[in-house]
Amino acid sequence: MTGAAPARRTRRHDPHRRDRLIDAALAVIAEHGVAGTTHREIARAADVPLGSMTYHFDGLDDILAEAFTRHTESIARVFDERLTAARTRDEAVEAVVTLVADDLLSPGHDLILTVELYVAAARNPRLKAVTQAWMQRSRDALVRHFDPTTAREVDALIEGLTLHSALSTDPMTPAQIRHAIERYLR
Amino acid sequence: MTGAAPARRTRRHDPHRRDRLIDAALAVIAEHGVAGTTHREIARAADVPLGSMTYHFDGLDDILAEAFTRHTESIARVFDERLTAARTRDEAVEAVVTLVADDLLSPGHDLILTVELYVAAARNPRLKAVTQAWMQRSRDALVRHFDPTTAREVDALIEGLTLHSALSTDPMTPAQIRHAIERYLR
DNA sequence: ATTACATGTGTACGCTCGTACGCATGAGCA
DNA sequence: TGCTCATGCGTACGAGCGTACACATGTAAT
Repeated sequence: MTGAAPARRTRRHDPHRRDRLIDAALAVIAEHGVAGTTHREIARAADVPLGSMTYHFDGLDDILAEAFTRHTESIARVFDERLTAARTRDEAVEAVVTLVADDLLSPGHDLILTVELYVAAARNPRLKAVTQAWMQRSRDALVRHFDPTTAREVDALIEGLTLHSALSTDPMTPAQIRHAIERYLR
Repeated sequence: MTGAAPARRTRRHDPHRRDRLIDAALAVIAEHGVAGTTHREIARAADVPLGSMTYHFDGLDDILAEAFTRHTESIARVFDERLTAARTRDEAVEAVVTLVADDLLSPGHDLILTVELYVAAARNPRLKAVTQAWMQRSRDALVRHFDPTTAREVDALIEGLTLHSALSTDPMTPAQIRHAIERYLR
């Protein structure tokens, strides 16, 4: 006896299960942190039996790597597109401001995921690679409009502004973000 | 039988044990992360029996809070002193540069502890209070020499610079740090 | 010297975890 | 139709965890 019969679903044939599991993993990380992310928690979030985790992934590290890869790539893509579209330096500055103030700090965007990635990457080589690929990509995008030194510095500034806002009870307003970036770039 | 007799120390009467445990906790956090920090790991690091943890602390949260409080206060103290000693704005800029380039980024300084604190604080109210007290204190120190907007912005910049350096395989040099800060403040 | 109590120590309990693995099942192909 | 195997499912196992708690011991007050 395993307890009350668990609502016998007959959910065979679930083609995008792997994808759904990766999304569920991101949701769990955002809610409970990497430390609170377990096979069981992800399975519960995706409404899938525990045994399914072993089948689709090689282990927890595997899931984390796939989840964070998806997360960073979706950010990097937007970053790339906006900066590629910019034609002048002023447009590039505007693109950066918009990205940070409107996208990274928008309520729907789970800023905490980024910090979680950083910490996890400190001790997980695979996640470190994910982090670095991402940093490289955003710096490459910046270098198209700014000299390498400026690109690196503004990259760090963006990091600090978002992190600061993510953790403060009194987050910076979009106007303050704009002021800080423009002060640096104009 | 518990296994090989564990080197019968007679270590009774250990007056600063609590202090040593807090230091050991910081060492364990730096090495294994908050997620890998357990009573047993700290006890091992301090060479103390497991039972001692229960006696000296109310739980793991209690230890973490005390450890991070010690960590942030030791940084804040230096920050305060240096900025209080500065008499002119130029001296204040110099103090900030030195703090970041020489202290925060020095090899002995465990930068990763800061990031660990941030992540842990996101889900632990007590640690959130520790983080905010620290941020407030460093901003107060900056406000003695810079206007509030500048103080807040440079605070974020420092955050980004140190974080960036902590995670990159190609960390910024002290000269690059100096360049970034001076560009912003002069 | 006796006592009281703060401190130190060892161990046990119940829990959750990652992972392995045997069995079930149904989709796609011959 | 019948076969086959990728996929799905349930459960079990051993390990490590936080915590509680009974007992030991040394200090300091009387």
